[in-house]
Amino acid sequence: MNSTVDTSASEQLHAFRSHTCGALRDNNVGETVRLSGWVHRVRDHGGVLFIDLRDHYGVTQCVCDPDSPVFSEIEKVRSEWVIRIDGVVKARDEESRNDALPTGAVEIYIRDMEVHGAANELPLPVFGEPEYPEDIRLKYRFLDLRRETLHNNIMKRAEIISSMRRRMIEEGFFEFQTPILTASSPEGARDFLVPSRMHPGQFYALPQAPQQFKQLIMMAGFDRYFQIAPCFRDEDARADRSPGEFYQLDIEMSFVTQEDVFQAVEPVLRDLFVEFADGQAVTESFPRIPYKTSMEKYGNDKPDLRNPIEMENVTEHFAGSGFKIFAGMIEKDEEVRVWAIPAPTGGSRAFCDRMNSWAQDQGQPGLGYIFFKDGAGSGPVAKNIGAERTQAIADQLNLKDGDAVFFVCGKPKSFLDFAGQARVRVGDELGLSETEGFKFCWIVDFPMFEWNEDEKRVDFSHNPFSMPQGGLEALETQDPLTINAYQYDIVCNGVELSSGAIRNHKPEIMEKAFDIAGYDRQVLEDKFGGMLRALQYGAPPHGGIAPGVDRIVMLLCGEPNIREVTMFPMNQQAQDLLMSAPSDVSAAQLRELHIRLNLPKDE
RNA sequence: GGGGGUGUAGCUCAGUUGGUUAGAGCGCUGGCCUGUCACGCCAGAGGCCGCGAGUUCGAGUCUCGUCACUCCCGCCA
Repeated sequence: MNSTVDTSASEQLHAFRSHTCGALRDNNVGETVRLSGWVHRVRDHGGVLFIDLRDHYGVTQCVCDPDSPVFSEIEKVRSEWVIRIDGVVKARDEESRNDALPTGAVEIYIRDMEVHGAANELPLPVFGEPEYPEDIRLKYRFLDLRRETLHNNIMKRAEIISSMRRRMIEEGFFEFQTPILTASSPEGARDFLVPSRMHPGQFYALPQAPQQFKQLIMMAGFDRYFQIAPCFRDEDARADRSPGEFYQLDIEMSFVTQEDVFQAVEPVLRDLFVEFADGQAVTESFPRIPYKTSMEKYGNDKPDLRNPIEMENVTEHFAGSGFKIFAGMIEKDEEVRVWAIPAPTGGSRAFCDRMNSWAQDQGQPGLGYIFFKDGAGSGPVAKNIGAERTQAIADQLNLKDGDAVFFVCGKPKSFLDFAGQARVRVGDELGLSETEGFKFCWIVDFPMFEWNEDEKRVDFSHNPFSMPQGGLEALETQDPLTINAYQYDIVCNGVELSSGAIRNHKPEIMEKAFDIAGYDRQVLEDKFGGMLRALQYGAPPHGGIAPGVDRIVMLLCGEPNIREVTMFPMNQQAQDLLMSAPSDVSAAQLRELHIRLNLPKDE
């Protein structure tokens, strides 16, 4: 395989490469070089043959003609073989330059070659990256990862994480590791369990997040903690949620108010996005939107602010009006509201009817509307409520000829979801929503408790460790359902990026809060004994947040699916098709753990 | 656990009201080709039409069941 030609220069070269496949330029012309890489593409013209050789750094065109001592060997080379070539760098003439390639000014005349690793026929082509079924991509992930788009996504992910880490350290944060094997926690998601060999019948759990550890780190007298933390939850997947595991930029600080957390985190995220947004606009100063306001204006607690539409309460214009359906509902129940979804530029019957039939497809009775033309409101709703009320609605929402407005009526809780979807649809259909850029906001003042309708009791609405606004006094004197927590989210383009809180650091507040949620002292001690103990020996006021790394990378890569920004993801059934996980284990392994399988019987 | 979508060559897809021998492009194999960079030209291989039952003279096509993948709901403090 090795030829003896041209050895004087070749012998001084590194065993595998003198340059990477992305390195050579005009100024290397005349040099004898050695490259190793994957055969990206072969173009065989019989007499002359081109090989695009690829590595992590780029692609270089290599040429072989019949004068080359290794011509007959090069002819046998196929896609994705790993080979080494030696040759002389030559300038390409004007017509044959390839400006699309950084190395496109030169090419290498192959004088010697060696096969490092041949490849079987590919189950998944790399070149051209045609669409391929996901199970094949996952089974041959090492090939999939060679493809340019995915390779670039993973590199961008690495750069984003590296930038995050640098920014956190520059802000005076310290990176601490927390355990992977820990205790099962009673709240929240299902735990992944790991049997203990030394303690038969007992189990570790993988952390759903380092939540309790990061608080304990603050109680232990450290400050300004962060970690790119792996988190494990045994819950079903979504497109934007991998099954099993994901990463958070986990942050916690001592002696801070909510405002201090915002001041620390906002510039990190904003500047990170500016760095990787390729010139797209990023919110300079994140607006703060109370949870309640967000629900009323946008129908959810993670609004996409690229959509300019804000809903409004227009109940008064329908109460006692001639539009009997709404008027009757309002009269019967004081909780009933009518919300308006303004649709600037949507003022045509065709559009309004389209929205109405979409609503019916969604299982709604319909979607009432008024559209404005010739200085007046049109449509059945306008007819029924009369010109005066129609004008009042137009005035409130600042609507003019050519615009429309849609109405939903009922108890807000029951139509929130639908109203939010309608808002999104109106914005998209009318082209009112921006499609570029990153619009951030803080959602603040989440309720501390919520009513659990199934079990007819008060429950924690978010995080049992959060500090209620008003402290112990609020817990003792207020209706629990009116108490807000120092609990906040960061939302970007409709994606919930992170969730955080000022924590409760007083044991008596913790006891009272759990009491309200119906847990007695014994439960508290059993489940959160370590935390409760730590609170009793001098706990500092503290708080933090945990932005989701995978979702940040998805946004910055413009990918709708988390598997496109994860090196070795599992499929939606939580299987790793490359490594074959989960898998059976041997009887000996089970015996050692004192575990006997009791599998479900089917068929 | 539930709902929607998809399933035809290795891949992407076409396949008429049910009707003869199921097609195309890409990929693969072989041949030709001295300037390509999505190279080109010729030929070839490659099909349990996801699987199973049913209706029918006849099923890729219709019905039922089932499996796989995917998206969503539940779930994710």
